[in-house]
Amino acid sequence: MGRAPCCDKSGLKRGPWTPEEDQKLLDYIHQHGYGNWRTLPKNAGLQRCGKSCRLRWTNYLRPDIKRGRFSFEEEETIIQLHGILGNKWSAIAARLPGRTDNEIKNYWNTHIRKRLLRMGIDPVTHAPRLDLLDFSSIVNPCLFSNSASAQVNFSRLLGVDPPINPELLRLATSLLLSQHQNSNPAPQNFEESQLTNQQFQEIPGFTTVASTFVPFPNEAPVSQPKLVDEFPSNLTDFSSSSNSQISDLASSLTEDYVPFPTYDYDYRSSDQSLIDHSSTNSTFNSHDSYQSFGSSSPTYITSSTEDEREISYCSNMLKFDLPDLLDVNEFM
DNA sequence: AACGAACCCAACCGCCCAACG
DNA sequence: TCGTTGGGCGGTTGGGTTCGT
Repeated sequence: MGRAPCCDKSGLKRGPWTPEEDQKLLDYIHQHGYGNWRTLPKNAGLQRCGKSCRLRWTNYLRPDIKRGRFSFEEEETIIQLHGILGNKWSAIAARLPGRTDNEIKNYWNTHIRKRLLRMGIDPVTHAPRLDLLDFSSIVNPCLFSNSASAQVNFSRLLGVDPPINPELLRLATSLLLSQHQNSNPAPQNFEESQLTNQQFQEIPGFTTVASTFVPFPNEAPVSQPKLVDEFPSNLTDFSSSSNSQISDLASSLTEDYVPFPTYDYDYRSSDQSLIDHSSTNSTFNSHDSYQSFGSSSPTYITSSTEDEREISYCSNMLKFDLPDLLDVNEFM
């Protein structure tokens, strides 16, 4: 059917907004609130179309917009959520308070995407791709300054860095499929299902994945590993998801929990040694870094360089042990 | 200092969909 | 049921800025 332009472009201003226009829009919204964007510019005395006003408000003028560089935690969250949701920028933005979909989209395209490509990771599938790999990032003296980093680069090469444990998703998928195929009543709860905590623990890497789900920054930090039985019921009670798709499961994963790595760098230390928060009960948590955004001179807890962030990404891979049977030398 | 290339990001474009009459 | 509208979304553009030579 097509759709007519949101407004008659003739006589309407386009391009960058002036401070005066911003002030008009702010004043109007403060007095009347937003909504009915089509009539808003006329009532506010703006020579703009409603859509332009809405975008200006949602992407720039909104008071809860967080400006400034993305923190490392935010960046990791974006990467992990992108692995689940794809280019659903608004869904990703919903999990990053103060960030807009446009901002995240831009940041992805200008920073993260390039970095993943440089690291040999397909930014679309999040799978390692040798044809994308910039080998200089592997033979980086900085990376090789610590053997663990070198190892994790190879482990990434070998494809053992799924943003979300594929075994978990595969397991959930098979569970759902089996429920469709099986006419027997579904178990009433997770404990009654065939999947036990023990079975989850037996999935390579899952124990770590489970232990790294932490509440969102504005929630109380969790220092103890999160156990399977602490998962939302819609995650663990597969009986209630008889008609759901695996995408629903993925959505559930991002609904209440955002996976953060168990390991990260102590940015305050000179040697960037790894900290195992699960064992040291460290007080560091993402909440700390988010709090800093409110200050007038934010002190982001973040890696200062692209390389440092790459190293940090690699460090997160330590949660996946390189199988002994995979001989790296074969790939040399 | 000058110039072009590369980068960044606000803003725009056009499609989609739910709500409504 | 269908057409219209408002609003949301992802993709793209273009101008300003930074970087490299």
